[in-house]
Amino acid sequence: MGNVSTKAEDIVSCARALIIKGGYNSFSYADISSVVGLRKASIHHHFPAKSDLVRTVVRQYREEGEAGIAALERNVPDPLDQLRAYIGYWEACITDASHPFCVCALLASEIQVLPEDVALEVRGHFRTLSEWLTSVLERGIAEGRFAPPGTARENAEMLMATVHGAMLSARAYGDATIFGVITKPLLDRIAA
Amino acid sequence: MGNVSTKAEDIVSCARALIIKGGYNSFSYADISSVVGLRKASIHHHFPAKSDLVRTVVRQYREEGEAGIAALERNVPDPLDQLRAYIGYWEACITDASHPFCVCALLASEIQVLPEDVALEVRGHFRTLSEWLTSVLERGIAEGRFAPPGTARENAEMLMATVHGAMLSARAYGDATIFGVITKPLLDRIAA
DNA sequence: GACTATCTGCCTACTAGTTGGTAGTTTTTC
DNA sequence: GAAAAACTACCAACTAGTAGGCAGATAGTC
Repeated sequence: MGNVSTKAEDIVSCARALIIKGGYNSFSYADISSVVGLRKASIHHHFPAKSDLVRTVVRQYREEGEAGIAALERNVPDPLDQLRAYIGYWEACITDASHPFCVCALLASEIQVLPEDVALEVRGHFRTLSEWLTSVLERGIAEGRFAPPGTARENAEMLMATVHGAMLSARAYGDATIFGVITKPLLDRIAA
Repeated sequence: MGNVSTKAEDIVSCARALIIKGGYNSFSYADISSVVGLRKASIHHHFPAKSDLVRTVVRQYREEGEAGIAALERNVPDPLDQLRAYIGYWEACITDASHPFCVCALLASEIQVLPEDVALEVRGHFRTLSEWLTSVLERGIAEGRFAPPGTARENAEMLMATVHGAMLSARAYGDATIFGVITKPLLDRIAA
């Protein structure tokens, strides 16, 4: 009870780590079984099909992300600081290698071979994130903090894409610092 | 002879299409077998291990890319036009869905679970592309055509990352037009 | 020209191991 | 004692990969 994690939670967090490592088709129930110390069949008891498990991973990931955004909205008044916090969050994750890729960004690259329910959740994440970034930019523009070329939405899409591309470059080069190199100038461009 | 493709070529181009669709672990020799009309064992005759096949796909992809760059260097004198051609190439590929993702960008997302020789080729592609973009930016700056904030290298890495991120967004949304929305303002930022 | 040898490309048939998933049973927990 | 959670023991399908054979083309040599 309380802070001791249940086996179902262990399965989900293990699956999340494995997805981040290599995507949907790179792991099996056997891999999870050997990590969490349960038989394959017991994992099927909690998540009958692989798509159930991955959908749960993505849904939980989205909930955590939306909770993080809500916390930012509560605690960080300045829109520029909100964007700094968003980028800084990922920079920290990549630097300490704790969580070095966005679950949904990885799954999006495989979206054509994903079960449909998983693909829908992944698409939903892109929409949610882009809508939040758009709203931050809109507010920043209204407050005179931002003066980017183009619309809020265009800048939000570009910001999100660049962050995803920077994750990819960090992974391809095997060099976390490239993430900061790429994302550092992003906000200068937007700020008034 | 000449333009009639060999079975080995068929295998490679089929594998390339399957990799673009969903990455290294999303396809099998059986999938290729059913497309090219050869038995699995015959595919193993041409490419003993899966890593041999994928390494060949990536190597060929890199050669084509470098040939394309060489052609640009020969035929397109203006560096801004060269960048326009690079981005326009991908916009066309994504719009007509012929080749809607960079082979190496997709494999890079899976790099942690890739055979090492394949991973090395993928990393090599990122280096080659970023070096070319850097050289284009350097020349544009020297010629007074570009006046970006930051160094040529920083801008090259950001350009590459944003193009990759734009591919990912197009795929996630299932909407090719987003690629253009994201990449259109990129060059305005760089141009003098 | 015939005879051999090698090579290429493909085949059938197989292997050992893995995949996601199921049936039925026992243990644990409230 | 019921329900939840775990287990053993399967399964069929699929995975990458191997062994060995065979037809046809090519090349060397007598």
